[in-house]
Amino acid sequence: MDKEQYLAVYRHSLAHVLAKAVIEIYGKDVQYAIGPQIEDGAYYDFVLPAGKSITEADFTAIENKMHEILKRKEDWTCREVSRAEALELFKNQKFKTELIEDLPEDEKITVYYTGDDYVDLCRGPHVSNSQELLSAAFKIHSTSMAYWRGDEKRDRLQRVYLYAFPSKDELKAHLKMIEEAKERDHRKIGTQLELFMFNETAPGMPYWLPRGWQMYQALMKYSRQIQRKHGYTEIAAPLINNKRLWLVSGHWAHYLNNMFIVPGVDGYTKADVDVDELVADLKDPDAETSKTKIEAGSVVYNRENPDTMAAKPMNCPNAMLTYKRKTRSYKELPIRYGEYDVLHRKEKSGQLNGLLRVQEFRQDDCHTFVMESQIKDEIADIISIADEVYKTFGVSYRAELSTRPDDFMGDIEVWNRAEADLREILDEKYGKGGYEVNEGDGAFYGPKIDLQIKDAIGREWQCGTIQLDFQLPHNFGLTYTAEDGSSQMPVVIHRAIYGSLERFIGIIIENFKGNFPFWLSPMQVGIVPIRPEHNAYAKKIEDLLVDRGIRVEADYNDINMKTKIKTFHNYRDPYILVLGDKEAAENTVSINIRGNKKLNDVPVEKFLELCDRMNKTHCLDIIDTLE
RNA sequence: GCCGAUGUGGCUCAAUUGGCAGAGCAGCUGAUUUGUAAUCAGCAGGUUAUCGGUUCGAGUCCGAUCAUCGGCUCCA
Repeated sequence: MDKEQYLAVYRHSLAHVLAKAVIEIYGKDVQYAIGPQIEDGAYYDFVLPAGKSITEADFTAIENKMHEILKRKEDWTCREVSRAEALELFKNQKFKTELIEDLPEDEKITVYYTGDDYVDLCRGPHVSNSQELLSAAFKIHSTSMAYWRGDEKRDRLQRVYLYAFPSKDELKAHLKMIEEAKERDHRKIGTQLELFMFNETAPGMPYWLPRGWQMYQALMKYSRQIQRKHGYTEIAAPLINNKRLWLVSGHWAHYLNNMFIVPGVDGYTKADVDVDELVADLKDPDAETSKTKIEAGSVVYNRENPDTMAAKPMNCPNAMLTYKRKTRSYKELPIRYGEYDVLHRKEKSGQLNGLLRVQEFRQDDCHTFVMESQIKDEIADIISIADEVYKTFGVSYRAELSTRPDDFMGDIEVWNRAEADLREILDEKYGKGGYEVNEGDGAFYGPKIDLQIKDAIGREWQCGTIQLDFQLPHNFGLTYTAEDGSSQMPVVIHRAIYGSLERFIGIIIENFKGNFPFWLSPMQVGIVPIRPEHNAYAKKIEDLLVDRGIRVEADYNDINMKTKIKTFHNYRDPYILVLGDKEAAENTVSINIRGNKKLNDVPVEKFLELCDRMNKTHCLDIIDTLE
């Protein structure tokens, strides 16, 4: 048995012990669902007796019970049973019963006994005696709610998570790793480096502070540079549109719950009125009613009013209008519109997570209008952009193709050809099998390729996405005149490389642990004059840097130079220049390079060249060579 | 939305069983004039997220709301 199998077996076995412990504590009425092993341990899903739930305060009791169970050194026995026997055995367990009923006719059914009072439906394998688990180290660390079979319409279960490792040392190492991960949490670093903040009047909508906004703009600048080279032009469009647009695009029907609505004015109340009367007038069955008095003359809003507007959750509809403004020729295609407008998507509460899940964000979004015959080349070009961009951040990525779902829209022949094109490109690029295929997982409007990037500590994030769209051109009646004079419908390609700027920045903050490459650093150079009499020389250097577009800050206060160095150091500025008599006399700078290296007496010109070069090459490090 | 938890100066955290809300850093003032990661002294800063309740008395107990965190689900 290799290490991985060994881990799987004993983690899975510990999940059984967890279930047994929970049943012993909370009684036989506990419904136990499933308990698989996971990356760092295991979990088990339960429905506890009415009114009971497991909280943090109960963790120790459950752990102790598990230890107690292990010390009984019970035998684990596997038994093959008939379907009827299995159903009898689990007749009071609704989830187990459902699992048994769903098993194929010819499937062998096995159950595992731990001692003679706990039995679980299970394929195994397991340990043969609890004794084998005695040296295992485990710790219950959290609970969560989970839906039975991941379906939000079905039973709600309480999931109990366990870290589990073969030895105390490995568990300890894992806990330490988790502590360290907290150190690179983008929310913590974001506060320390003063990159962004939130306010509870705008949940999930980041405020970009001066330092963070510098970095944000550096990312946009880089993105614009690349897109310019690949033939994109940039547009900007309204952030809110009348709901007529969203009716045409389909968002009003399919995306309304995620949209921020600006309801139209439906009139003014003529007399004092109670809210519930008013609601009855507006025929809105979902509205909450109360006896709040509305005074005569108050404005009445109603989202059914034709003047209703909605903040855009996506850029596409406006891009469609931009295309449609005049007749188009096949000679113009592909047309590539990039846009970085602010998007709003309303999320259900409990879904927000720092910068990684927000309600207001920008995408490096592009919509490309192509003829069907151009799809392949265009996608290949987009992938080459992704390659270039991700390489710049030192992250690797993985592609996933999602194909036609059952409820697809449009011509099946077009789908087939498009999917064949995508597979061909992916085969060429990553080799056959070098990417994942999620059959039937595409959007109803077209197949898509998602790009998952992998960060410094191995976590994967979906950032880039390339989606074909046969639906929106249809909804908006887009056409172009083909070579033969006929009117044809273009295909739209939606694509983003960063995905959302906000999420991407969250990821790179954690990836770089706040120590950004030079070109990306919020502030790139900090200047420390040793004494006030050096301020003039420092100012001269600062101006030179500003002229070159280097992001520079200087501290001219009459305070200890050590304090100034410390401040810039804490901001992780890549270069801190210390300037005194010597530098001023020789027209040089002394550089503290982040990471405690020092370069003294560098001629100013050389230093400026270094900064320019680092910016231009988007070098991952903060220094290359300085001859 | 759901399960569990959290919310105390700008930041990081204290505050015994309910009994005068404190400290460090940051900030301000003054002294010090310094060549590479914390000079010294003083001052100021809080309706303990919000609203309501229990109590002689609430940061602490109860309820509601909001926000945040760990997850589930969904997503970029």
